[in-house]
Amino acid sequence: MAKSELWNVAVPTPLNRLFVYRIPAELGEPVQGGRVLVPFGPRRVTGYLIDAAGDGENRSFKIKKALALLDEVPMLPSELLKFLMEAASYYIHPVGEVLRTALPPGIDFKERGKELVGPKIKNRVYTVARPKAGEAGQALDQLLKKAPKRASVLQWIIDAGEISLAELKARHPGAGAQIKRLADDGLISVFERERDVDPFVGPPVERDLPPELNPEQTAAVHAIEKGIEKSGYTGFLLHGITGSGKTEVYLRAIARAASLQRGSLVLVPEISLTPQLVRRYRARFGDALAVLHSGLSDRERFDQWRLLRSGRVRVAIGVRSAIFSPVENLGIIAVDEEHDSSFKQERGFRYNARDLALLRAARAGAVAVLGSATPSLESHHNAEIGKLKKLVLQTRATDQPLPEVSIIDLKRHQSGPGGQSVVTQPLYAAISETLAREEQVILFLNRRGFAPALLCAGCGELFKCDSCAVSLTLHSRPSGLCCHYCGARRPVPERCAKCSSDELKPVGAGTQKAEALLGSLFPGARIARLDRDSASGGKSEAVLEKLRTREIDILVGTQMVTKGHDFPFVTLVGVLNADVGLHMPDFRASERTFQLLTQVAGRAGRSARGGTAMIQTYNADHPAVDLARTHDYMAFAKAESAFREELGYPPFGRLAALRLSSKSAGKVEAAARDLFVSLKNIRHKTGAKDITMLGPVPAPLSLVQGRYRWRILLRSPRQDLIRKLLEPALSQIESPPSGVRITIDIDPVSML
DNA sequence: AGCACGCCGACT
DNA sequence: GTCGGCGTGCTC
Repeated sequence: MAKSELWNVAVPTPLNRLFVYRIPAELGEPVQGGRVLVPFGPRRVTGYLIDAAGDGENRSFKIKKALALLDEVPMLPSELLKFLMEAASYYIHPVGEVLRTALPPGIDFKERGKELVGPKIKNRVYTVARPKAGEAGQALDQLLKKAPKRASVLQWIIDAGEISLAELKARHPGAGAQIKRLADDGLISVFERERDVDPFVGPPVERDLPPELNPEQTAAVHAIEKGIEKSGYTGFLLHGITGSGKTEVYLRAIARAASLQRGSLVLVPEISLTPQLVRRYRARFGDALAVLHSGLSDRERFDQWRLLRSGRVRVAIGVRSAIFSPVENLGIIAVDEEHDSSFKQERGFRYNARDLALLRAARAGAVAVLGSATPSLESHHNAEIGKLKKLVLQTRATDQPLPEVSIIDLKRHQSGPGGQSVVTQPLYAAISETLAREEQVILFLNRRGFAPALLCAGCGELFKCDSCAVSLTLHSRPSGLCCHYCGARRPVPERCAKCSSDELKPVGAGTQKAEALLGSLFPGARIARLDRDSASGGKSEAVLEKLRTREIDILVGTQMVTKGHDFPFVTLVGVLNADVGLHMPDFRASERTFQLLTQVAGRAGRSARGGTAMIQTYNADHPAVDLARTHDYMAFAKAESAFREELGYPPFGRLAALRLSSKSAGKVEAAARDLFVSLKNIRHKTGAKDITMLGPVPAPLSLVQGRYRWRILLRSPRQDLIRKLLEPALSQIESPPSGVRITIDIDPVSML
């Protein structure tokens, strides 16, 4: 019997199952991982061919015919397809949506109204002419006498070896007829060719010579290279303090992989993917590098994707979605700053690219390297139990010492110069001295806007978002009240809606207030601010460049100032309020605070003369603050692990969040009650001791963007148990209680 | 998620 | 009289 005509197709829909279609022979040969246009309910969608479905079974539905096969060469090579299907299962997310997120946007058919619109982006093709080996040369002499014009066209084609028709016609006006004749006579061949991406992105970068490695780097590189050579999975945790030369370790390992004809992926946080970093990779790998960042247009993204898919380029550097790059025969996947939260995708298909890096490396038989100065507690734990091999870089590649960090206790320094409470006297003095030495200052305050809240002094009413139930942040320039959850904006009210008092008081301080205040405290200084509001549209690069070229004396900003490259003249870093993130309703709050404080303090440590950091805090004794002061990561990891265990938050294993959402609070509560009763029953039945229910945290019910949400968090090191617990929820996802939407996230970062 | 079908309020 | 509000149900 002929090959099965029935195929399982993944369709981009929240339904977590495959759909069976008939692929009529006249459509061509279906390939696994290829796209297929199928009728789906009342519309037509692009699906993905998974595998052949068994013939002849009794089915309760009628099988529809596919409309067209869209790929001869599968979009997803088999390793990538298998990895994505496993990722879908790991994150309990519909395969079709996972596959769609893994592919570059703009290549699918879209149905608009009744009309089917082709892909926005296609392979660029052009037509070329090429001389036929023997015939062309022989015919040329005769043609010269007989048909000089045709001969000269042929001469051009022979000289060029291959030339596009467009160019030929430009040189020989009206050459069309001659080309046709030459082709008819069999002297040349005319065919379509895929246009290569111009790989020369930006000015050419001069190749560098690999610098010498220090002994620690050498040991790390050797270990990773051995892992690549033995071909099979090894996971490494590269724990290297800031400035210890982790990037050079990746570069060497990638070069080794390339020498073995194996591909490489480097994932970096959004904010680290700067032109300087790309330049560093280009200096080593030239044009054999694809770059995938969020600033690319769909066209550019597709071009980079295709360079990788075709195998012409085997090394990719990019942000989280680069984990889906179609690189075959992977040798190494490196994740730099692995603790960074930008590796988490929190919309649609929720994933953590760092975790997927481990999964993909394991399945592809590649090496994974997670690098960080402050590894996530998960990775630290994995290193402790031997799942990751630990490589340590304790010495700085350059001889600069780590900055000295001092703590300023806000309990004892309630108000500073001018009576304000943002910059204390000791920090003020340090800034003055630094400016007097003509050096630079970075000030970190992890809170955008002018003031985090606006309060009515008449009745105590707090201005809150209508649809999110959180306090509105006061912004200046442009002024307004702004919800930092849903982004809603409204003008600053003149008076309180409740008591009509016009005495409205901004509470607390954000970066805008700090910036204004610094202007009055240091009138001679050049002050700039860097946060999400000031850095819209890629302006952050320009600001950081100004800092580098010393056109800025004081830079104040949110966590955007904690990253970026070296600023040799920044000798003072001040943390205006270390407690901002400490009391967030998130069990990772302390970990994040430690990471941010360590990072920002490290900003002061790249100068030849060493730098200092000052941390203003009410929580001087908190481990996240105290241990950041001594740069003692290991002590922090130990303290934090113990603390979480004490709280009943087992720090490791999978975290699952069940979200119920509806416009009606009553409906969510009712659905939650049903679900949680059965969850508890299942927990009881499984008798599992290693499952914890963490939530709901902080409140069972929260209002976000006009919808009520209920969240419950489960944690277990065992995937099977989590799955079992979630079973009733899974079955309800496809037929939820009316008006309620149920979703499952695995390991979310935000616990709102 | 989309999209259609279906059943009640304020409109040219 | 209908346009359209969003509740409900379905997708091989």
